[in-house]
Amino acid sequence: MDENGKIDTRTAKGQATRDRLLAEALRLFAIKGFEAVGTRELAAAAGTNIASIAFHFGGKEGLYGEVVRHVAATLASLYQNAFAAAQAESRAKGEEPIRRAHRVIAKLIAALAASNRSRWMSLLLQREFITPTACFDTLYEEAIRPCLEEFSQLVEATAGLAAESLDNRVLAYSLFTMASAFSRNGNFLRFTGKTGYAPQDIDAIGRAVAGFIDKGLRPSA
Amino acid sequence: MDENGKIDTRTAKGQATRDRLLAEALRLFAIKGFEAVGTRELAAAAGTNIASIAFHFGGKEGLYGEVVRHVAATLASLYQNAFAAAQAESRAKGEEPIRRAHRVIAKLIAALAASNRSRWMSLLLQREFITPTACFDTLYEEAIRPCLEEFSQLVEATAGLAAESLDNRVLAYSLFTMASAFSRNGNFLRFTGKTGYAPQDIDAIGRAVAGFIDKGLRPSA
DNA sequence: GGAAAGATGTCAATCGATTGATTGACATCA
DNA sequence: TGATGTCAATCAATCGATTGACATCTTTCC
Repeated sequence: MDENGKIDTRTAKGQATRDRLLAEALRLFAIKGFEAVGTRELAAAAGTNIASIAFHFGGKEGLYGEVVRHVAATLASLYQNAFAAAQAESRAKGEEPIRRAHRVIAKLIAALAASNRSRWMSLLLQREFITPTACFDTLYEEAIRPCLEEFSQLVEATAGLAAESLDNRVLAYSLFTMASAFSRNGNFLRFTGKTGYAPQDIDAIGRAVAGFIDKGLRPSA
Repeated sequence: MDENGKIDTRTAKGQATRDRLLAEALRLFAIKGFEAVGTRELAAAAGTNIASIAFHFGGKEGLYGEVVRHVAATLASLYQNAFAAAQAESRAKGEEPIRRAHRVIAKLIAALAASNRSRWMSLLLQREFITPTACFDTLYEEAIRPCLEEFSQLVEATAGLAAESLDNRVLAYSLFTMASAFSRNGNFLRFTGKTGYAPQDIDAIGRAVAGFIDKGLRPSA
């Protein structure tokens, strides 16, 4: 689509190559990290030539930047949807706020483990947490911070801790961490001895974590 | 020290170079990752020549292997000490098992945030979680699994969930995740707006998380 | 006691391989 | 005919590894 909003059919093939590059770059960058992925590997995975990377994205860094922008936007809406849906369901059923936390955590865990794409996005995010690149600010301000602030509000509403307090932030950050932990590949599976997640496993994990925090967030008597 | 237990004073200088390489390699590999660190950078940081890496460790991979072995051994004893100390203190005071979980978490968070070295080790471990190398098995079997199993026992003793059950493993894994989350640099600090951890912050984080899981692990009425 | 021989460790220089980026020819379609 | 993409070929730069000279220290031997 050009600057006038018209679709240029000439670019259909180019757009397809661009999309394949983005999809494969997300997968490879998430699994191996920015430095460990070569341009030749990216091009081969996308079924094109290395020159395409420079043509469509200006180079390897430009491609990574586009991937991060896509991840930030997708995760931001994924988080937002989870909180909004939980709020709507909880309000419709007249539940107390603590049930909303229950719902949010279960939704996030399920959403992040649902598809390979979302798992890769979560993995890329974890990677940026550990090795921030120039793109980290985008990811943090656009996706992570809003999610943390939502958790912070949730902790305030349930545990009665002021949103700006350290105690509140510790719990909010812990919830975010727990929601992300199970989407990472391999490690929890190895601990359980399983070889993969079945749909009922995802449900069970969501319920277990939700039950855990449901009790953990209740204000002390 | 040779095979007879005698200290060879000739190797004192060589040993010092070896130690500096190991220390700097831990720091750099933890911060930037295996692929992103060059042999020239490693040698310069340790104040020696790149040939030293091949001489002492057989190459970059050999050096990384030694670093991982050191991290595995150190973290294993760090974990073990935390559980043992918590058990001893808890038994001496005649506390219920759930207080032991309280103590373990607080000790682990404090220990992992105590020094740069322990933070780097924790960071390297997180990195291996995301991008397992050939050394991951060492790290997992020697340090991570024993710690997870301890948590599993703790969850069984407190929440009454069988150690092999999925619910138990989910909670045990969550506890491990939470204990590690705050030792990672930068991200939680950014969320709180702080610029660094003060000793009282570490205490406060440990107490907050411990209080959270203290309630979360109690069996439902 | 002291020089030769051997082991240990460091160094600058260099190796082939691989990296990301670039080029100019060529294909496709408006 | 010009714009959009793709391709094989090639670029300089950097990678990890290696080499052989050299310094240092220990052991051996007379």
